[in-house]
Amino acid sequence: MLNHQAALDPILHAIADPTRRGMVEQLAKGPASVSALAGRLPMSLQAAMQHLAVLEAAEVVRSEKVGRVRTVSLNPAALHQVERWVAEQKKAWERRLDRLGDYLGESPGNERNDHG
Amino acid sequence: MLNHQAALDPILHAIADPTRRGMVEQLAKGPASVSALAGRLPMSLQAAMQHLAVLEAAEVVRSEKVGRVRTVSLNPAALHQVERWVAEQKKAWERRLDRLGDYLGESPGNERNDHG
DNA sequence: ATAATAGTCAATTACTCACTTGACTATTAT
DNA sequence: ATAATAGTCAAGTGAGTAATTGACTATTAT
Repeated sequence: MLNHQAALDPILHAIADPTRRGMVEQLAKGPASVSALAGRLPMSLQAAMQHLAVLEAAEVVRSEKVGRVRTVSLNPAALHQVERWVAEQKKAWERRLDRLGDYLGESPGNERNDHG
Repeated sequence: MLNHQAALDPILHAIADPTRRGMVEQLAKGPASVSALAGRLPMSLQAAMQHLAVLEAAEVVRSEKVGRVRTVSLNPAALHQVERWVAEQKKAWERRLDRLGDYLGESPGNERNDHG
C-alpha cells in the first residue's frame, strides 16, 4: 500500500498477462499496427485493443495514429524499471548472504531470522 | 493465451501487487515469520496470509513451519526468471535498432514498420 | 491448567478483469 | 460513389481477486 515505486504497479500488471506479454515480445522486434498485433490472437480485435490500452496506460507501449493506422511501439524504459526493481531485490538478498558468511565464518549452524 | 513461459504468469501477477512487492522487499533482507510480515500492513492477518499464499503458489517465496511459527523466505530463482525475460526483450529491441542503423547508414528517414 | 501467541480454514462481499457483441467513424482503394 | 479497411466506443457477462469477519487448532509461556 505504501508508494514503493508508483509506476511499477501498472507495468507489472500489464506484463503479467500472457496475451500482453506476447504483444510486448512482438513489439520488441519492431513497431506494429493494431491489427497486426491483433491478427495472430484468438480473440476479437476489440479485446486485443483493450489489452493494448492496458499496455499504453502503463506506458509499456506508445502509439501514434497516421491516416487510419495506429502504429504501436515498445517503450523500453518501462521494462528497464522492472529490471531495476528486480536487480535491487537480488542485490539486497546477496548482501545478506555476504553478511551471513562474515558472521558465521566457517562454522555451520542455523541462520538467524528477524522474527518479531 | 499461448504458453510463452508458463511460470512467468503467476510470478508477475504475484509481484504486481504493492502489498506483495513490499513483502518481497522485506524478505530480500532476510527470512521472516508470517506475523512479522503481516505486522506492518494495514490489513488483517488473514488478508496478509492470502497474499503470502499467492507468492508461494508462484514460487516467489518458500516457507517452512517449525513449532507454531512459519518462516518465509525469498526464492531468488523466480526474480531471476523475470529478469531474464525482460533482458531478452531489451536485447531483441536493441538488435533491431542495430539492424536499422546498418540499413539506414547515415541518411535519416522513416523507419520501416512490419504492418500487415 | 490457563492464557496468550502464531497460524489456519471457510464463507461472504465489493470490485476488477478479460472477454463478448453490436453500432459507429474515419480513411483509403476501386 | 461504394465498398473495404483500420480503428473506436459502449454495454454487458462470467470469472477471478482482495479484502472482510468469525470460528477454530496447535504451540509455547505463566
